[in-house]
Amino acid sequence: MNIYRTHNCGELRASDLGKQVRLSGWLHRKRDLGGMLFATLRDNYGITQILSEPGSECEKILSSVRVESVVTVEGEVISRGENINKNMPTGEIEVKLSKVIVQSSAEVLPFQVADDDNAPETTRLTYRFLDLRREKLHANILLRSKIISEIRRRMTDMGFVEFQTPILTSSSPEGARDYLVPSRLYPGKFYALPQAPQQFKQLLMVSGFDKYFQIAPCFRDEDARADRSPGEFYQLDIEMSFVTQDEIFAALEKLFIGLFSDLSDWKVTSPVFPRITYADAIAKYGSDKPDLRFALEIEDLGDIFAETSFSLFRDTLEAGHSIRGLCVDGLADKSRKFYKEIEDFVKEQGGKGVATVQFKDGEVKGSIGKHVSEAESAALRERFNAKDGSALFIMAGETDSIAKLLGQLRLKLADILDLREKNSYRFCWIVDFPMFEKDEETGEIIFSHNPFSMPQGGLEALNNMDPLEIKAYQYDIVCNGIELSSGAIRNHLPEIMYRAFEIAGYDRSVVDDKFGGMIQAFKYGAPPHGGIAPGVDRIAMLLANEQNIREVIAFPLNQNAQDLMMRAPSTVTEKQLKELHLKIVE
RNA sequence: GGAUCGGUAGUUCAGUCGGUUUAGAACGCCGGCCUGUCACGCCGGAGGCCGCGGGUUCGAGUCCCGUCCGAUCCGCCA
Repeated sequence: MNIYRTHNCGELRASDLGKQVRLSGWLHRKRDLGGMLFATLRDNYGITQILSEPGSECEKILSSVRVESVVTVEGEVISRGENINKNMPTGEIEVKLSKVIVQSSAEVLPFQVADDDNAPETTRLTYRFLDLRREKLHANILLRSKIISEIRRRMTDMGFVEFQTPILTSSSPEGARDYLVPSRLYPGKFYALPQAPQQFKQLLMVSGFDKYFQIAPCFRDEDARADRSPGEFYQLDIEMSFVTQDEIFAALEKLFIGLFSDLSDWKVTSPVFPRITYADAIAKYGSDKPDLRFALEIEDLGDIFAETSFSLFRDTLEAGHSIRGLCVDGLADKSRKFYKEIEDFVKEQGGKGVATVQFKDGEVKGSIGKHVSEAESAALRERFNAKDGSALFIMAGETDSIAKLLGQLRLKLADILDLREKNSYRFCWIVDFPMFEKDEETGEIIFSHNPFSMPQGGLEALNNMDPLEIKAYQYDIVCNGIELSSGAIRNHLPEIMYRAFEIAGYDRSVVDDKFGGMIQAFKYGAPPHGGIAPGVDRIAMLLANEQNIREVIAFPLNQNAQDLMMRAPSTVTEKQLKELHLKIVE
């Protein structure tokens, strides 16, 4: 018999009545009634009530030790009689103690484990081992484990092969800031931690492995966001040979529908996921990661106001900019405060303001109501299918910037008015990303996403089209407004690659130098291939219904990329620095 | 690097227009009472450089400036 336990804390039932059992776990709560002392004992599997008799040695020990101490107890499983607790799986029984051994006593806690006491995140991160004992976070981490094992099973079942790729690799241009590792053997040289195993997975395709996947650690030294962990994160990295974009979509839809249906009872988008072009997404949703749990589409209103007498709008259109708006129904009873809040939000986001038009009691009101002619009003009503009580939020200005602002306003309105469909995962693909874009600061042409994507139209497009007009076989998968991943059909042809890099300002020698391994490989017979790399942490966020990525990572860094528990980053010894040929300046 | 919000007991918060006593409450902690609790209950107690520094004022937790820390957003994230 195991010296610590015969059963875990989640498995005893009425069928075990009369058994002598031994349990080990953390003292979850204590309820000392003076004569009797009830306590609950918790482990990974559940919670069981234990009970000591008045005046017993067990009672003395239990009353003297704090909650969260680890104890081993022995006793008899007895019925709770009239006092069954229906909220507990083990609620029919309790264990009447004959022996208690304290394995490890707990000091006064910095925050409560049994209660969710909204402890500050700094404290929670410093005592992460305590936080991880708490119900929600513990469940999140177990869910994450399930997600990863389900992914492995489903990928393997679909014929994918799992690989490992190097963690110490070389720095490459483009992309995020690298984490660097100084080389001891080569003074002044550095390894870089991979931002993604991009080149390795493509090389595995060139090596003939056909279907690759990896739960891959990725390292990027960039600033954090609520859905972006600083430092390191995990991708479900996927690559396939001899595939079209549609075949990749089909594989991913199968994976996601299976995974999300299995691990959640929320509604999941049925195949085929909607495909929205990048241009449409920006125009209709003001974002390349639209939240499709609510409609509220942006409409272009340039044609309606083409002849307007309102000078602000006329000037905007004459300058070649745009007028666009959103329409929300049922706002007849909203106060001035509501519109003020909207106005303030838009200004906070960097907008100049937002014009409103309200249809109310057959009249046209709102901040620009009096500038709207009858014909314009009728056209607006028709465009938005507006009803009495509808309100329009209209912005005029530089096209890209108002598109983005309206996109943010769209989300804000969904927050305020609670427009999102509940208990639903709405997936979509965003396709036809531009191959290149203009660097706003320098005006130079740069890769807009991934330099390894195949341009639509191939070499001919690169040679003959305006680079900014060229689209790539480049796509994102989005769920509930969260970008899960980018992917692409890759460029496997050296000539097209050299030309694409040339347009982005890199000459042949730079490509040979920085991407030598891969470009070399492409000269020895490379299969057409493509892939994608959904973020595992973000999948876990969605399935755990958490707003912050740190809630699905066992040991996350804080926003400032520190580990408060392990105290990383930290200083190292002079000896270590010397071996690595490093000197600290300042 | 920038913006916004926040920082009062171990924790969560309250603290009005700058002045009402010794800066409060709940949870936790310590002590006492309590034989069927389920977040047990009841009584009592300890616990505070009001983030830090400066300023305004007769008087600052409260107003102003600076600074530090945190969260969120922008930049950044091929």
